[in-house]
Amino acid sequence: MTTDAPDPTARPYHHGDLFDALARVAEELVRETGIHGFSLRECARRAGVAHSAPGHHFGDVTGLLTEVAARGFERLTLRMQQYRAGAEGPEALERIARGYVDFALEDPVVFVLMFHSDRVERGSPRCSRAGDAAFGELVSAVASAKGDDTRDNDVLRFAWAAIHGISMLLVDGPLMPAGGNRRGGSSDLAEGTIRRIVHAVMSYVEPA
Amino acid sequence: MTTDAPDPTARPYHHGDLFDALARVAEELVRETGIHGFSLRECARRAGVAHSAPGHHFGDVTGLLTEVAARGFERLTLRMQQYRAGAEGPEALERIARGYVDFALEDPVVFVLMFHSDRVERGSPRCSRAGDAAFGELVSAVASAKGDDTRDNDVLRFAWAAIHGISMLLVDGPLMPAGGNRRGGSSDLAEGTIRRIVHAVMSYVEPA
DNA sequence: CACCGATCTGGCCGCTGTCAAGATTATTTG
DNA sequence: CAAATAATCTTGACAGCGGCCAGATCGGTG
Repeated sequence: MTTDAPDPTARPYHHGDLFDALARVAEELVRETGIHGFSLRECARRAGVAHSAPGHHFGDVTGLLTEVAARGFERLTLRMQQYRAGAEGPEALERIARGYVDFALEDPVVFVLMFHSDRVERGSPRCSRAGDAAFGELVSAVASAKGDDTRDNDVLRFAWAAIHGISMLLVDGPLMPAGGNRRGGSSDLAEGTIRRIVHAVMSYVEPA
Repeated sequence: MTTDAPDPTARPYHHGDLFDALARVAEELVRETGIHGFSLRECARRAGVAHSAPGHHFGDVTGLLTEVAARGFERLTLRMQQYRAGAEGPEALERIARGYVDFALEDPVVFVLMFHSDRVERGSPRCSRAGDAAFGELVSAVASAKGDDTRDNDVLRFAWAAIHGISMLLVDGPLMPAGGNRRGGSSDLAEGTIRRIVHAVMSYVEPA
């Protein structure tokens, strides 16, 4: 593969931007092999560098996967913003929820990695910052749906829990028995749940 | 460590019930080291057998962890039954939810393993049977809360999603920012959510 | 008693993550 | 411009891991 002619694609001794390259390769690799199947050495192989090169940039495997998770949170934030697209009121919450669920369904491995893998340091500044940003989108949408800015952590937790729960169950839970409908439209299963979430949040601010 | 005197605790060549012993050790080990830190060899070491012995009973590390997950579902089922203790109506659902959340908080690693680890074969008969049994408890409680036996998969999904979501977020999500209250009572954070779930399910059967 | 299948041991292979030392390049300093 | 320093990457080594195999040991059945 490595050309001997002075080819611009031939890697010089210094890669230039190996940090970013490794993060991208890792993201792709973790999608293919799953969290457990992930390997630092395979990652280095695909990036065309020595097996120990990643260590210098990320320390250990947890460091690299933490970067992947952080980028996942950033993509999730962006996705929710795009879905909302300036909407206000109940529709804002509905669209945010849909963005959340769709993200999980389209990138299930990274989604699980972000929230529930023991190979990610969620407390790291890099990761918690990105996570807080994503959470901020949800907070904003709930506030818009409620209509007032008083922050009620209970209703916030409820909304987040329901959205996160349906995402997780759709990603990993084919133990939805007797549910039956397993045809193409995957997010269809979440429709009813999303509507109920929005309804419940609304009924909170207008109790009757 | 191996005694040379004819000690009854000294393992004979045949262990007698190595399958069960390994499953127990694995459960304990996975709690200590996490899913990723788990090791077949360490497992065999603690059981006092050769490193390849587990392979004969479980085939594979996935096989062993699948057994651990299945036992987790059985314990979850039992826990929910005990919490419900024959209650009916909305209180049945409320208690089931509390049992679910408490189980997750008391055994977080096994809980995540059961639902969202790629080292568990959730489709295996052993595991899906145990999972279905646990799900059955939830179905029964929702039916009792609704008051009628018509099975509405939408409301079922909603209830499960919310319960599962709050459990997952409490287990792995210290990214509940500005929530603040992090004192002893852990399940306190779930109280409001559980109440809202029950309320939402109730308001479905009595829309006004 | 002899046999056979189930159970368990020990050794082997390739793979992994991490560490340390050396080679190469970029950058700053004199 | 040259020399010293820092950053980057390679090579080599080590222990631990999972999976596989041949062989030793044991329990039950003829």
